Amino acid sequence: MSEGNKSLNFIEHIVEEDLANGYPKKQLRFRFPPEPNGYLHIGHASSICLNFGLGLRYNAPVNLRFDDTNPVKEEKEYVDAIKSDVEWLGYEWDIECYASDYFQQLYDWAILLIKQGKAYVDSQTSEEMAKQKGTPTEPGVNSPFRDRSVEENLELFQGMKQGDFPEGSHVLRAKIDMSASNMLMRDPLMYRVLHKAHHRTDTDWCIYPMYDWTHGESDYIEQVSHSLCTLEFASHRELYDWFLDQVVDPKKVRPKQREFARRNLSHTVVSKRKLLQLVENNMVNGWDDPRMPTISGLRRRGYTPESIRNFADTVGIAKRENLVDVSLLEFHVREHLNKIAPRVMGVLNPIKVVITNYPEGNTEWLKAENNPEDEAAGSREVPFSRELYIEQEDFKEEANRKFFRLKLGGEVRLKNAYIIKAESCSKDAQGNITEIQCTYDPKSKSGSGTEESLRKVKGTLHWVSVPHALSAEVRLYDRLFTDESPDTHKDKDFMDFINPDSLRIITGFLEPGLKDAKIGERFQFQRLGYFTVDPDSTPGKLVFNRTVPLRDTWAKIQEK
RNA sequence: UGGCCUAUGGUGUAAUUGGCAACACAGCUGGUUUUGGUCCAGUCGUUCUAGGUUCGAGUCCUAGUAGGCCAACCA
Repeated sequence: MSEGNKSLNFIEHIVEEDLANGYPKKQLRFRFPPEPNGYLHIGHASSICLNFGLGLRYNAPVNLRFDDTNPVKEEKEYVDAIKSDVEWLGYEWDIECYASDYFQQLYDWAILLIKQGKAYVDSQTSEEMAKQKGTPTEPGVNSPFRDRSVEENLELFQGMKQGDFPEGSHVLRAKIDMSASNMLMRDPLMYRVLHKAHHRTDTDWCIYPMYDWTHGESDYIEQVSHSLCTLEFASHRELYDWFLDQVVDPKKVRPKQREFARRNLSHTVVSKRKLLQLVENNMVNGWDDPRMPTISGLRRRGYTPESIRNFADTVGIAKRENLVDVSLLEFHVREHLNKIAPRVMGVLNPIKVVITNYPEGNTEWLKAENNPEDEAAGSREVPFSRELYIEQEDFKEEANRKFFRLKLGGEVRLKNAYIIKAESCSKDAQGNITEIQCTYDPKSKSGSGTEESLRKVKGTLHWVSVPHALSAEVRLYDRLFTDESPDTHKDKDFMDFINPDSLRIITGFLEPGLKDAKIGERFQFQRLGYFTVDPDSTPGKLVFNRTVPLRDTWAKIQEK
């Protein structure tokens, strides 16, 4: 992880300031608090990197806490997925915690508040309470149940807990101030009745605590020093502090909530609710579809944990609205894969080349470097024969000097092999080119050291021997949305911007050595991009996902 | 109509806390290259507006403008 003398973000400045003011470094503790109601996405990765990065920087523990107070939406499946995502990103949490572990303590504290006259049972409908709540510009009015006796409150609250009342009949509210300018302080709900089984406490509880009552107290129970959350919780801070005030022991650590802006990524949505919508409407094939900005989707797409961490690190953290361009994410995955991915040859859009002066039936095994960025990666052998596939885009009958590829009468180097010259081509009835006839220079073999082999020819093409080619399914992914910020249009739904061509499935022809490729292995298909073996692969049929194409300056030249 | 938050190149973040506005990405030029990749060199371009304090303001003050958040028995 990159630390050292890098400049600090504003959260680190806050910690540094606390330390400078005498805050004991030993008391530093952070937490990552996901709700297990969906899969983690790239935005969570930023939060994970922030919290665990702080833990690493200050050698402080970081808890993984599941904020599981709503059994209606939460499931164990999500808990397991979240744990494996955090681990995959390369982080180790100190304690695995659950807000549900604190239900009894929270309940006991609630009794205390009732006894102190700071909480009461309200027996109105949610509509009635909403009406009394007022608006941001008008104060609310007190509930008619606000002044129930402590005894009555205690009895009702116990009844709620035991399941004596139906859902919606009663709630427990904190007695604060119905005219507060902060709407959250207008007697916020602490508990609601819910006759639902919880993934951990089963049917033990018929009441469940609300977020505001739970979160700060959980931080306090765990003795978290700095509780970091996103900007929309800024106005919750006042309530966070009020709830803490009711229970805090001055001898213990008092957690401090601070807020940062969530990261938005261009050409996608970063919201569990919207991602769930994509899954449920079958716009993608599940949470780990490689087009999804989820951690599991990026993993399946071929991203490395390092690349995601580096991305989070360079993007940084601040308090203003933002829209990070995906090209930055793509830069980081290319940067890492360039160093570690073995190079191979694969043709995705084939056209046949026949080398007319090459002996029929002959096969030569040619040496090919595995990674020019890493000498230790060694080399392998690839078969060469009379009939080859090259990319259709790499041949034109006629072209100008800017086209460094194969054209009639022109020469080109076949990577790791020979220099060939295009002599003629055949076409079908529609005029489509079906085959290119070439001749090769037998003395130009790569690495042979001959004068001919050292000749400079402008273009180098990748290729695959037709009789040896391994065919595989190749999934080409593009951005999921055509708009850079699909969910910020007032008049349009984000679903209107779905890219209809976000997935193209083709058959590719690969060098035969790839037949033993394992799921999750990553390769650079030379001149094309980075690809990884998808879990859908079977022993007889490989499936490759394109992680990201190589930078393509030729495409830019062509645009002009 | 109220409260809170934010404003620095196209994008994202810095600025020793009042002292020459920098880093990365993207863009553009060139060089190297058996990947039009990588790598190398260069280049473009920034403090929302108006006042004020100060020898000096991105930073402090005032006013304005723009954007975001806040009225779920969600988190």
